[in-house]
Amino acid sequence: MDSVSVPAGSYRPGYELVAEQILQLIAELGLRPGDRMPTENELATQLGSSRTVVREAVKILSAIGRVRAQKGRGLYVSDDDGMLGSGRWGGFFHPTDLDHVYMLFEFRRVQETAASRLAATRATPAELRTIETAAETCRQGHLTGQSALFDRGDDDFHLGIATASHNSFLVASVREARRLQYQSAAIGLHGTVGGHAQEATEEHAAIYQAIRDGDPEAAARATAVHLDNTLEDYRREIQRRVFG
Amino acid sequence: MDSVSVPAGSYRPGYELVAEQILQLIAELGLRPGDRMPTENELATQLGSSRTVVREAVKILSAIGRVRAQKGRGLYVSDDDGMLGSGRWGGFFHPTDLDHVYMLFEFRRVQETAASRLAATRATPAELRTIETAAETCRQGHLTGQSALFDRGDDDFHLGIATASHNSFLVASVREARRLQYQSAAIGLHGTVGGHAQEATEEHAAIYQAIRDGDPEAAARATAVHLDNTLEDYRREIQRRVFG
DNA sequence: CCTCCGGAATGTGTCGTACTCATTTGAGCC
DNA sequence: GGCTCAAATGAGTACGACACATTCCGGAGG
Repeated sequence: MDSVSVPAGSYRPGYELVAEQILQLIAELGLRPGDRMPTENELATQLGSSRTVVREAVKILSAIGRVRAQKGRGLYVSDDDGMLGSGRWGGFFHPTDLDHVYMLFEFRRVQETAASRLAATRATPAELRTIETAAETCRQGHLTGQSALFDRGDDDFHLGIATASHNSFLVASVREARRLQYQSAAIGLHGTVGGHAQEATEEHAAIYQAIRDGDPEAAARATAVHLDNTLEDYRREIQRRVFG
Repeated sequence: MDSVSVPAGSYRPGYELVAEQILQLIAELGLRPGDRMPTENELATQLGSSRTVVREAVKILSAIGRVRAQKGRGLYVSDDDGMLGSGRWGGFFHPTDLDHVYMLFEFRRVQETAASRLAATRATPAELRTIETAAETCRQGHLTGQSALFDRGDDDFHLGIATASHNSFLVASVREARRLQYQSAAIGLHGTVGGHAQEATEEHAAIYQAIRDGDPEAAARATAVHLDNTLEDYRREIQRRVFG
């Protein structure tokens, strides 16, 4: 009995249980990212709890990027991405806040120029092929006007480079940054909105060639240019929405 | 292409603002992991909000591992011990695996050189003071042989620079990288183990001066040198443990 | 003096209610 | 058809009350 210890933490708050039950419910209902979920009141009655507890559970789920709440509309299932789990910055990023967008792209610039630099000296032939086909997918998406295809290729391209850097931490941060950018996509801001898709495919090609040629600095420069142009595209789009 | 009218999301719920304010408050009060924080009611009155909103903000902060709530006791700044497995990269990082340590330092090098570069052009006088006093704390810890004091100063120094970069994403990734390094500390590997403490204080001074002088490249170079030396220190210590 | 016990004090967890404010819907009008 | 505006829906905020866990403290008993 001296001192203590264990028994202290043997308690589990209800909002945690409810959070798990909500995830379970999403799975049972077969809800997919973007789908609408039951309202707070419905969840409260169905799970035999109060709305207060449900709300706190939802806050947890939204903080880790599984649920999205919109005032006046409802609750929505968000990207699952159970991989490295869960948005550490999810709650604070607002895609229409220009300061936040600048900040995010500044962050991406740091992560991805570093990743490209490393990839140029470390990429294996298989990884080079992955990057190349991703760029090709992107190009096809642009040519055929399928923005979904473009987005998928873009995703594979940037994550492929990160993977080729052979640094898991960089992969995780690149992935996280992209996940945050998807929040923008959720409100209608796509990377392909402007006329940037054409330039983007060219820039992708330039980045790929620099990496394939094993030129770290050229790869970093090309990546920086690409991200700067993408940011400029975003900036125009947001301003158009706010003032246009 | 129409629909999606404008600023569909140009609204910011209060609990997010409060969550940020709480983080800011923690920083201002100089609270360290494990320290007790103000109660929910105190936070509510101090931040001019209601307990409801404060509670939801706390749920977010606890979900991302910054705050821990214990029933009947109070709120605590998280020491992350309950999250070793749930942290984003916690699962696969092994502090004694040299490859992983290299990888982590490579990551830190990317994050912190970028942070120093930005801090050199953005740091406010107050932030410069924070960095300077942290470096001084570090030096005192070295001179008096108090390694705990050194570690605390080191922590404040690097996080202070990240904060001065004015990019929350960089702050988060620097913090995350340090958290992982603490896992090394947990098994007995401290940054101060070798004779590196002496050099470290000098390197800190060099970094600080470069930032204060507003020289981004010098700041980045000094930071890179510092991290490389720290890594070397780690490398020696690990080898000593494995083979010694 | 020390230990043990029990109640008071503190503080998070849960519940209910009543609002506000953003968004959507739909009925009625032009 | 397209427009306006009011009702309905649903998350966000606030307040008050109580349940439950933990800690603090003083008094009874040895």
